[in-house]
Amino acid sequence: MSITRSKITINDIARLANVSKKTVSRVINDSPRVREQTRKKVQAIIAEHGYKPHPQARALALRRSFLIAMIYDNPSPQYVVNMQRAILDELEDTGLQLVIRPCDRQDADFYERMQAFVDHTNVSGAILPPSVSEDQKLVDLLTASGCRCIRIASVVMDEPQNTVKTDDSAGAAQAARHLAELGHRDIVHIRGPLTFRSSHERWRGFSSVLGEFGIEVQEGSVLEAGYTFDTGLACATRVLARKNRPTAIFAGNDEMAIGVYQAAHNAGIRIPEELSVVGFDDTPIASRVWPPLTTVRLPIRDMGRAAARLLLTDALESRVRQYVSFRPELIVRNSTAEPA
Amino acid sequence: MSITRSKITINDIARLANVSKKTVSRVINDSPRVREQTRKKVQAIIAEHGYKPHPQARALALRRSFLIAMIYDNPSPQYVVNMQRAILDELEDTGLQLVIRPCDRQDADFYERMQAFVDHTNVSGAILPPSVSEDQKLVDLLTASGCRCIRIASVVMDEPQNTVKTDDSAGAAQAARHLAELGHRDIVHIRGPLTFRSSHERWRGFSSVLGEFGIEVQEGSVLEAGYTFDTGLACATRVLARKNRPTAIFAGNDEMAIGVYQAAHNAGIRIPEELSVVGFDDTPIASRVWPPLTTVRLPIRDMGRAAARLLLTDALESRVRQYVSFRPELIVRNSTAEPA
DNA sequence: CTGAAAGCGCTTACAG
DNA sequence: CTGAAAGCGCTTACAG
Repeated sequence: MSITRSKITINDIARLANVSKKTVSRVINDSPRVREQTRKKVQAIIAEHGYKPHPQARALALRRSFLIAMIYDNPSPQYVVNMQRAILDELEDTGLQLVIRPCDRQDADFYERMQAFVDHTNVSGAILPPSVSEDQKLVDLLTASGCRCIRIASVVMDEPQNTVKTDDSAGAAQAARHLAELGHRDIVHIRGPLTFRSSHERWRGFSSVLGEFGIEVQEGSVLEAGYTFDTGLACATRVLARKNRPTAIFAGNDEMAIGVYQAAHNAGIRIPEELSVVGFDDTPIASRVWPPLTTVRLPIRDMGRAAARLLLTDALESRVRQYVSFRPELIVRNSTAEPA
Repeated sequence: MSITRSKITINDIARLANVSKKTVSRVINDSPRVREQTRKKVQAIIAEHGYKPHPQARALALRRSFLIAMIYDNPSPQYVVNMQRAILDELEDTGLQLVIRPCDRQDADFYERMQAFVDHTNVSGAILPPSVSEDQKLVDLLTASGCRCIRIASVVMDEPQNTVKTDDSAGAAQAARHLAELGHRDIVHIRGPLTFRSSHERWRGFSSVLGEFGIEVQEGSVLEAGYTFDTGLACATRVLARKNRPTAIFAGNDEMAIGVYQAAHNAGIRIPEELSVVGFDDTPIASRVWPPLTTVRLPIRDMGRAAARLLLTDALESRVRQYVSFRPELIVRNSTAEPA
């Protein structure tokens, strides 16, 4: 049982239609310079034989791969899947395909791997969520290989046509205001890794509002974790074991917030009666745990779609003068209450 | 600022090395028919100029795209991400890239879209988890386009070299035995959609063990849901409102089990004291909710790696005579206990 | 509006 | 061990 895949080519169509292959090419590419009658005839033959242009041959001749990449090191699966879906939604019917490339910036040969990736794929564009979006050397490397980069980030590091901005600081500020207005004064923040800009932005917005309320941040009230469940759990376990434990914890993302839940359960501390918890991201788990988690919503799907849309608009022709920006929104659920 | 990407080609290397392009090609492809001295010289020039063969040109000449696809309609994000990572781990350093294609079998133009996908990508292989793996028409369509399909499924529908099998029935049987041995007699099963074979397999394994214990399944004790949180929540809400509510619920997957948790919380029913819950999959959320969920573990990553490995071994040369099969394992946590 | 020639960057027979 | 020719399936100038 051998694979006889005698794929039909542009030459076959040309012969059958009694035209040159160039004319077939014009029909395929919707060139206006074809007589209507000729076009009809060619289209009929194409349809009859189910002819499809060979993608790699087109790519070679056009010097475009029709491939775009999503390169990411975001540790949250939900974030990743949502963004993938959003990008693919926007790419639908464009003929562009999505190649994914998870990575780890800690790898010794990180840049070599990324270089090998562009070399092997020839992707013409890439969408980079945090924290890879903040890696200037990576973006330079990709750009030098002819890959247009769209960065999704909480800080501006590029021109408007290559940037989707999120105002993480403002989101964290809302979380702080919410807790402060409930009456909390003893608040701990479990932040993400220092290698993520969002970790700084969130802390910045949070602490500035606490300042407005005259709340001074205690020594040891800001802990660095890894944006993961396990690190959130570990930090919260330590914090909740203190004799003067806080009345509220603001976690840098939902994954860590769920780790806080676990630690609270382990210590027999009730949420929100004895401990208020706020997360960040509004991933699905936020509304699935009990009590449902108060969190800051980042519109991941909208951000992904916006990024893909930027990629679809030619960088040179682009009229984009203003930054596409997304402002997070506080979603109040049942994990926060007045302190006991 | 124009993009001057004067990429160096095989011709440049040939000229610089004073050899024919064919010789360069031989060096690139590790052909033994090159004098050691020549090879060294060519390799030096290649390294010096950072030359990388153009992927689409190679693909065209070799009639291979070096692209493989993961096509899926699995609604669980965690399953999807785990499988993607597993496949990519196995593909590392092979030069193959992963193109992802989520889909929905309910779409009116499902097959047209899938056909367009292969036509546009020319993927040489695809990995299909459930339920797309059970779609014979899809597999036929892909195969006809020269795409080798590896199916991950709970029922055998293809030859060993194209199949990764999971024994869902045995997994569900363990769950049933666990509940029965704890003393439960009034058990409800919330199953997945009828369009998923796993839904049937899990029910089959579960009910057969209940039979062994002489437990007869009540009318209305098997509910069909959609493998999602929301449908699990809806079903459980109805079940828990009955005047003779069950003492245990076996959900067809973790997502639905978490929906059961939510329904129990809403109704003020304590887990496991008043209700035992068992899931299926052991996705991360299973160990993150409270109480940690008793569930059946499917080794998703191992399955993904096995599927990728099958794809890497040539179908014709393959010595695979036996089915690669994974047996699930019951993970007992804290969501199950003796009935009150 | 249409076509013959040359080219995209690589590889596969075929020679030698 | 090495190379000149032809080919993979498409498109871009250039003519007419």
